[in-house]
Amino acid sequence: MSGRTVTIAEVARHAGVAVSTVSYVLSGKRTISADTRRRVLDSISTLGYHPHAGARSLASKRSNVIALVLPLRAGMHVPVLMRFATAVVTAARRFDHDVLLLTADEGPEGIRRVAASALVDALVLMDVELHDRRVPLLRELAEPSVLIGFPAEPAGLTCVDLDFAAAGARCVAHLAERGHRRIALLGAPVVVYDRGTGFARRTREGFTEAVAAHGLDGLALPCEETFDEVHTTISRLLTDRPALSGLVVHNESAVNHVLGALRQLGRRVPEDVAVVAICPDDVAERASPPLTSVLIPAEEVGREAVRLVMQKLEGREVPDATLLPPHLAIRAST
Amino acid sequence: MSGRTVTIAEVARHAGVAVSTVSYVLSGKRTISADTRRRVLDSISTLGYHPHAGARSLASKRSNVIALVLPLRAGMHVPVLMRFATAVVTAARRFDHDVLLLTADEGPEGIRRVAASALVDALVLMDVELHDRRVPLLRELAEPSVLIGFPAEPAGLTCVDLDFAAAGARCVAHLAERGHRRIALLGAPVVVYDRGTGFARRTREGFTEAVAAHGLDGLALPCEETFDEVHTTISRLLTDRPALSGLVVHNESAVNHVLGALRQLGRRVPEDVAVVAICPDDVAERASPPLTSVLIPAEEVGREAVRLVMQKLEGREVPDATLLPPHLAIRAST
DNA sequence: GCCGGTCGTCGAAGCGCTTCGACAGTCTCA
DNA sequence: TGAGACTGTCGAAGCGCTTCGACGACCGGC
Repeated sequence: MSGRTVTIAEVARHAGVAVSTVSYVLSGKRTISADTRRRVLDSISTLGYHPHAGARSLASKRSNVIALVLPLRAGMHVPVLMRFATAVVTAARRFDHDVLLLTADEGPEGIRRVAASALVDALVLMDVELHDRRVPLLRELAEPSVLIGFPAEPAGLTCVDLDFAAAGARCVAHLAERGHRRIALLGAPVVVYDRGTGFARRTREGFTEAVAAHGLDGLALPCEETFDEVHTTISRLLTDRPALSGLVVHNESAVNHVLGALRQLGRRVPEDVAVVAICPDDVAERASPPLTSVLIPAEEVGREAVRLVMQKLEGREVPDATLLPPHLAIRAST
Repeated sequence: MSGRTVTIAEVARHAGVAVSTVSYVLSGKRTISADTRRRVLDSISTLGYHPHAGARSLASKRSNVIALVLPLRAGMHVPVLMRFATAVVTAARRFDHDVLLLTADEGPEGIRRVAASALVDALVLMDVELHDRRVPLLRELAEPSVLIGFPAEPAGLTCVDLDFAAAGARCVAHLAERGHRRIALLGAPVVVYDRGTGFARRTREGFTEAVAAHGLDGLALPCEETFDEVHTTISRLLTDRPALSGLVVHNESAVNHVLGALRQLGRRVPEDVAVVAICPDDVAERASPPLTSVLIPAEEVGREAVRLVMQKLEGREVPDATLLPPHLAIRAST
């Protein structure tokens, strides 16, 4: 079972066939008789053979590893990122690939390094900014890549994301259906907008357009993440616009603070103020009261990103943009 | 710059030396004259050479990749996990290694696969349980490994972690110094204790022993993570023991709910109830009021785990257990 | 009964790198 | 001044795998 590492030659000898036959059994690239295949597979499992990844990558020019590039920046909600990451790993395994984790601190050079050294076959990038330093590099790389999120110039790239504009609009429509006329959006911290992170802006645009389309009175504000700042923002908001009755919150870290602040200000949810959040389901469900929300379909996005990158690896054409439609889950807060 | 992949042979030709000379320049395993070294390095950078990872791993029996095994389980605080993960990646890069991300859903078999296929040289495992299914496997593996956390039987393994018992004790000592006599620990959700996760139990033990040592009246309770459950727990606690004046919270997700609940129950922090948390610094700083806390030194733990695993790779002896001492940061909540 | 095709298998040529032994050329010291 | 020890470099032998071309064996069709 254990001990020295088993090679394909030992498997071949044990099964009484040629090395190449074992290889073809494993890859399925040539027809092998059922009998031979069985003998080979038996030998593989009795010897506990695992192909040497390096040798395989050298000979086949495929490492069966994809890179997951995950910058960790201020204001990003880490659990959501993590769910993307695990979804990518799980999906990649389904295609018989492993995942190499790259962070930002090496800079774009790290991406070039793993690509040029054939450590990875393809790349999935998360948390893409509008003017992302990594994007120009991707264009000159031979390895296929997929972005989770949209940069300012997505032409020629493959991008996947939740349709945040539609999500923002969906929240507005829901509040409008419930009869709310004056509403507000509490978004990401200022720094996130300033950085030009796409999803924050797109939600705001969707919100603003939908507000106009429904003839509502709507205001979009950034929102910091400490309780005190949230409290200040909300109490000012309620003072300035006493008739405000609906809130869209697109900031996972602030969601609970928003509810706490409303509680402290004596506003009941949903009787006085209805709240819709754009956040992961577990955050929405754990809140008090549970929040009506559009979830960020992290698993779905991660899976889709991997599916696309695998298609590109096979040389197939894929759409430039994939926008996943938002789903609204109605709970107690509206 | 770009285009077809550059090989060591092309570098050698360009620099007018033998392939092996280039290799020795890169590895430093034989002395090379300053002049030759410079010529070779020049050629490398003008040609944009990056060694082929697969070829290197095949020839040298080292992939320069370590696995980070990161099960994602209920009740774990994801941002903390993520900080471990990025610390591991950063530290690994410093040793010229990359990090392969493994999740739990493949089970222990995934560990065996990446080890047996020589995809990775070594393993770092996070979020270790007392009776972890992965541990027996590690013992039979040829590849060195380091655990972040402690299983029930750590003999023969290398483990690193914050000294949670000391952290629990430190919090108790701090409250005792401030004159509090009746205190309580709000810990992890029940499921985490049931699973036998080491750090939760060790904190509780440290708390309990310190309570006895200081002659205090102390109670340790598990703590769920929804606002309503936290509220229930706390209001019952305050009803049962009206003289309670100090709280240790070891549950990142519940920290803000605890403060919210105290606020709602009309207890001021720190005047009526002092609160010490064991949680990341950013959570403590963002709370209202900012919390006196023992932080989880994720970066330090991750870095130490990598350092240890690299030492083991070099065949050096390392200590079985590394416990990092807790540091208490005093803020407004006590 | 022979020819062209398929099927199943084999042997060998690399893939790009590391490392070992060899070997000129230099230096050191008796 | 020559033996011995270094230094700096080279050539070649693999590392374990994939893949290409080759080649019997067998098939059906005429």
